[in-house]
Amino acid sequence: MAVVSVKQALGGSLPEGSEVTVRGWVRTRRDSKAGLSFVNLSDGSCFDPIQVVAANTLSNYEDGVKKLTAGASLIATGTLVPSQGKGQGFEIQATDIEVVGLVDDPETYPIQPKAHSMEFLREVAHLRPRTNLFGAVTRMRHTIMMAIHGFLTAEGFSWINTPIITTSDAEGAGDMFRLSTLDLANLPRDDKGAVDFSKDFFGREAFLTVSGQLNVEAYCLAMSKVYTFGPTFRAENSNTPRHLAEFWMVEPEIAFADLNDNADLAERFLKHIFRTVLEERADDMAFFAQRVQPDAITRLEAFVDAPFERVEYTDAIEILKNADKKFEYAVDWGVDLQTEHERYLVEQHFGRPVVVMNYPEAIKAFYMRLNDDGRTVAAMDVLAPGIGEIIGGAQREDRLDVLDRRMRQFGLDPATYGWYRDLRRYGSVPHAGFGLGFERLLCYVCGLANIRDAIPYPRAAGSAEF
RNA sequence: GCCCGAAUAGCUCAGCUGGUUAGAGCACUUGACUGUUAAUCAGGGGGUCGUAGGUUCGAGUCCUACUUCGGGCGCCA
Repeated sequence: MAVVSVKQALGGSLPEGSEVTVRGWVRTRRDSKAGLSFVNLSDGSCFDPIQVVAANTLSNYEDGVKKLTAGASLIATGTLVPSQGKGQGFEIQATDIEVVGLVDDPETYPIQPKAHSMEFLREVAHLRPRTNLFGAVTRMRHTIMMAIHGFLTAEGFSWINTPIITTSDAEGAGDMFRLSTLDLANLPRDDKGAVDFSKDFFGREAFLTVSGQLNVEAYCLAMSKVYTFGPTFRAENSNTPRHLAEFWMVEPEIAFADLNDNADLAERFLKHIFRTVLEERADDMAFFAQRVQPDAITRLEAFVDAPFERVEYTDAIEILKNADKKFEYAVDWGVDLQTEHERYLVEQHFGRPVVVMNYPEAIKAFYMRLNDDGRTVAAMDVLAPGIGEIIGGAQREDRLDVLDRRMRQFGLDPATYGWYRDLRRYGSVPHAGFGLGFERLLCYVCGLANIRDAIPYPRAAGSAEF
C-alpha cells in the first residue's frame, strides 16, 4: 500500500483505482444519512485537502470516524477514484481509517473552519500552520527560499555561511544583541570599574550578527560571486508591522562589478523569484488573491513584465519637490527619503519598481563607494509598489585610502577593521552587493500586512513567545 | 522611543444618551435531512464583559491607573 501525499493523490499522476494511504489532519467532517461521512484531510503538501469517504461499514465507524473533529489526525487507506462531488478531482474511498490522535476538547480547539483574526492566530503560532492561510504562507516561504538558492546557484554563486556570532560592531547598523556567559549578578570589573569582557566566553565583547556583508566581502574577493543567507538580529525597539528582532536576510556580493551590475542583478533576482512562485505555487497564490490581497497575482505579473525604472537620488529629490502632494517631511537634497517619499515615487510618479541610485554620502554607510562628485556614494535602494524599500545595496569602497578616510569620518577606528582593510590591500577590485529582508519579500508576495505572519515564530521587541 | 485606538462566549462581533435575567453567527452537543464539501434546518449547553480602583441609587457602558493587542511615525531589511 503506497503512502502518498495529498498533493500526489490529487495531482492526477496516479491511476484511478490505485490503492493508496494518506496521512494528515482533519479539516472538516460531514456526515450523510446515506451511511457515510466525508472527511477533508490536509497534510500540508498542497493547498487543497483531499476528501476521504468513510462508509458506515468500516468497523470503527461509530467509535472512530464519528469522533473525528477538526484537528484530529488519521491514516486513511483506500481506493483513489474520481470524485462524484463538485470542486475536487479525486477522493479516497476508504477501506480502513486509523484514528491516530483525537482532539481532546473539540469545543476549544482554536482552529475552526472559519475566518480567524491574524492577531488571534499569532497567539496560537504552534497551531496556525493548520490554517489555509499559514499553510500557504509556509509553502511560499519554502518555495521562495529555494528560488533564491536556485537562482543564485544557476548564476554561479557560492553560498557562504557567515557567522551568527560576531565580535565587530559591523556597520554600526543599529543596536545589537549582546552575547555573554558572564554572571550578570556578579560581573568581573577592570581597574576602572568597567565590565571586564576579557573574562567573557570569547575573551572580548560578542554580539549576534546584524549583517553578514563584511564577512561575505572577503569571500567575494576570492570566489567572485557569493551570497550569505541566514538569520539576522536587530535589537532596535522598532514597533511596526515591518520589523522583527530576528529575521532572515539574503546578501549577494559580486566582484568586478559596479552599481549598475548590482542593480541588474537585483532586477533579475526579484523577477526570477516572482516568476517561480507564479509557476510553482499557483494554488496558494490563487488563495492569496481570493482572500488576502485581490491583486496579489496581477501585481507580481506586472512586476515580472516591467523593466525597473532607474533614477538618480538627485533627480528623485527634484521629482518630489515638484510633486503636488504635501509631504509630512520636507524634501531637500541631503535628506534621506522617508517612506511617504518612496511610496510617492513608486506608486504615483513611476507606477512600477524603481531603483534610486547615488545617495548623499553623509546619510549612507562608511563602506559605500564614494563617487567622483565627492558628495554622493554608489548606494541603491530598490523600491516596489505596495511595500517601498525591498532591497538596499551599494558598490563597496575598494580604495584603501578613501575607506580609511570614510571610517574616520564616521568615528570608526580603521585599526579595528584590520582584516576588512586587508581586502583593499591584496588585490582589491570593484565589487558590489545588496541585502534583501526575506520576510518583507514574503509579505509582499503573499499580501500580508504584518511581518509577524511571515515567519513561523516571530521575535520582536517585547515579544518572544513559543 | 513618540502618538492614536481596542479589549464582551472557544472564535468573529453587536450591545444607542449608564437602567430588570448580556445577544447573534461560527464552533460544540441533540434531533431532522442530505454524495456532502466553510452543507442546510430546529433545539440545547457555554460569558466573574482584560485587571485594579473610582463616580453613581445603579456601570459591559463614564473616569483613572495598569496589562495585553493593534495601527501610524521614527530607526531599518
